[in-house]
Amino acid sequence: MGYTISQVAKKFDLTAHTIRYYDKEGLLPFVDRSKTGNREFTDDDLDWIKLICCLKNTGMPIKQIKQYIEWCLLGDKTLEIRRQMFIDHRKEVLKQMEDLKENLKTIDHKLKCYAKSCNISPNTRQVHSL
Amino acid sequence: MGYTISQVAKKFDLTAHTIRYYDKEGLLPFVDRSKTGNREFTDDDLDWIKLICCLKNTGMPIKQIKQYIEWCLLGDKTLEIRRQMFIDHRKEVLKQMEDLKENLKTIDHKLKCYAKSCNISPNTRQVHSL
DNA sequence: ATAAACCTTAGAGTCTACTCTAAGTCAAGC
DNA sequence: GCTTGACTTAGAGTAGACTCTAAGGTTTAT
Repeated sequence: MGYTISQVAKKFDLTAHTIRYYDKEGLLPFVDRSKTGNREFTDDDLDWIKLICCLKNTGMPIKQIKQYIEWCLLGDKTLEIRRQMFIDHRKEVLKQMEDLKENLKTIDHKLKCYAKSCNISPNTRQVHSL
Repeated sequence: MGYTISQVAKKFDLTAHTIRYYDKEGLLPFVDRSKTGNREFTDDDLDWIKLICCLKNTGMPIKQIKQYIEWCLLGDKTLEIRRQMFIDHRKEVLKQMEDLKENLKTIDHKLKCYAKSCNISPNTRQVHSL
């Protein structure tokens, strides 16, 4: 059977427009069509889209994801370079997590300040700088 | 004394262009000028810019950061709403961290697959799907 | 058989966040 | 006094990722 574009869209919280855009950009060369020309997604296709969303949501540009898909199409001779891509990308994800942690500290510090400012009686409130 | 725009740019890994853009967008209403019209940044200004970068780097749009700066300019009567903004934004940062963790799992799984594919002898390599 | 609800395409438009250009001012060093 | 290298502005241009429109095809329900 398979899934229609809007079923897939719903599943991944995308729009059908976005999926067609990804297809146009070369991210979905594996998706087959029905006799009438409609895209028909298989469960395997969903796995591919899940991976594409993972890469996209961790900041990889569409062009680089496309590059990866192209490497996949070239078969085993690109295994090593694909693996290296994931090693590199993993590093970037770890960096993002570190950065988020640092920024969370700043936000928590700010929240402490606001907790103070908001709890003391109005007439003794400090004037916030800026 | 204070800092020039390019000194600040270097400090925050931005360009002078970007800082002027932020100023134009209303993010830096507090920055003073020298007699000749050049921006002169104080240490307090750097703290503000650090916070702005924190918000920006955790995905807050420029417009919302501008809104926050405007609330700051309005003084104590906006303390509660500003605090609420940080509470809401903190939640979003935690969500981002959760999402990153999930995506890291997917990447690590993929890396395991590639470790296998890349280590077995060439003539027995599985053909990767797609 | 006709309307509703899907799907298709090419291509134009939008939004965000820069990024750059052109033309000009000012201060310091040779 | 003139060049170099800061800085200034307004405004145009760009990149990335959608987002939408127009025109049309197919399937299903009444």
